[in-house]
Amino acid sequence: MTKGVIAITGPTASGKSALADQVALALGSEVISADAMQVYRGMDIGTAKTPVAERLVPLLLVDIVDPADAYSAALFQRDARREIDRLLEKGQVPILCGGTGLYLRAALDEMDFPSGQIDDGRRQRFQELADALGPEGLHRRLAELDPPSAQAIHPNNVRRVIRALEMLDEGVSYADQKAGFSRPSARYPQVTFALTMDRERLYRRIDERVDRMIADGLVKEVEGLVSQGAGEAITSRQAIGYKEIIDALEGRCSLDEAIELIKMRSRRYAKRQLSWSRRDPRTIWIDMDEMDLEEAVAFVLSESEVVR
RNA sequence: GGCCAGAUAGCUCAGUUGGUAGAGCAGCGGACUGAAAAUCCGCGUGUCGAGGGUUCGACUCCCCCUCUGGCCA
Repeated sequence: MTKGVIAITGPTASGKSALADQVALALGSEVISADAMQVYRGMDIGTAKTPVAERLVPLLLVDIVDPADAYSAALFQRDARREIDRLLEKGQVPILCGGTGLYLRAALDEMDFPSGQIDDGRRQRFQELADALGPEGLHRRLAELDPPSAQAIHPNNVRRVIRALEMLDEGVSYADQKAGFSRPSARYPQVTFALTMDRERLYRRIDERVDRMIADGLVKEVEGLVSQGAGEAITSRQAIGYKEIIDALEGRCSLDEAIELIKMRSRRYAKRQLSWSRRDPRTIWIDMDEMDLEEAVAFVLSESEVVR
C-alpha cells in the first residue's frame, strides 16, 4: 500500500481550510498550507489564516517568511516536500491545502527549477532592459535567442519574457519546461480535490469575508506592517487586501474604494483559481452547494482511499 | 393636473441625414514550470420601456400608454 498526499484546493472563501482541518483530524495527520501569501509572518487577517486557537491540527508552512523577504515556488517546493516526506515517513497522510495552483503543482508533480538562487541583480538588469527596449523590443530579443519560447509567450507579458531570458542565462529554454506542464507526472501518489459552488453564492461569501476582515482590524494590521517597513516589500506588496489598504492609508483612494477594489480583485482571483483546477484532468470536484462540511469530509475520505 | 427632460448591455452612457447598435466599468472564458493573491491573452452578454402608425426598412419620425427625474400649479 502506497501512501500519498491528499490535496484540497479551490477558490478563495470556498471553505478549503475548514475541510482540510477536518480531514486531517480524521486521519490523525497535519495540514500543509499551499498559499503564497500565508507564508508571510504578520499577514494574518488579510490572508484569512486560520487563527491558531481554531486549528484542529498543526498548520505547516504559514508564518515562515518575513514580509520584507522574497519567497518563490522553488522554495515552496523544497519546504513542502520536506514536510510531506516527514509526514509520510511517520506513516501519516499529508493534507496539502491552498489556493496557489503553482505551489500545489510544484510540490506534488515533477517540476524542475533551474539552478539554485534567484539572482536579483540579473532580474534587475533584465527589468532595466525591458524599460529601455519596451515590451516589443524585449520580446524580439528573446525571439533572437530562443524562438520557441518567444512563440510561447505574448509580447505584453513582460514578466514572463524576463523569466524566459533569465532561464536562458542558465541554459534552459522556457518552452522546454512549459512542455512538461501539459502532461504532468506525479511525484507522489496523490488525489486533488477542488471545491466549487454557485458563482453568486461564492461572490457573496467573498464580500462578507472582506467586510469581516475590515471589522477584524485589517487596516490596523496593514498599518503595523507598513510601520515595520514591509510596505516596500516586493512580494507581500502584491497581496490582495494589502496593496489596496496601503493605497488608502497613503491617500491615493478612500477606504470605501479600497474595500470595493479588494472585493473585485478577490472575485477575479477566485476565477483564476477555478480555471487552474479546471484544466487539470485529475481534479475531483466537490460541489459545496450539494454537500455540507460533514458530507464533504466523508467524500474526501472515501475518494482518497488509494493514497491512505 | 399641466409643461419639460429622460427610458438603449448588469451599471453609467453614446448612437451620425431612418438601413435591427457600441464605449467605459462590471462580468465571462483562457494561459501559466523560480514574483503566481503576480503577470498576460481573448469575449458584447441587448424584446433599444409597452403598443400602434408612417416607410421597402424605425433605436431614430408620428400617436398613445407606462415609469423616472425636474419645473409649474
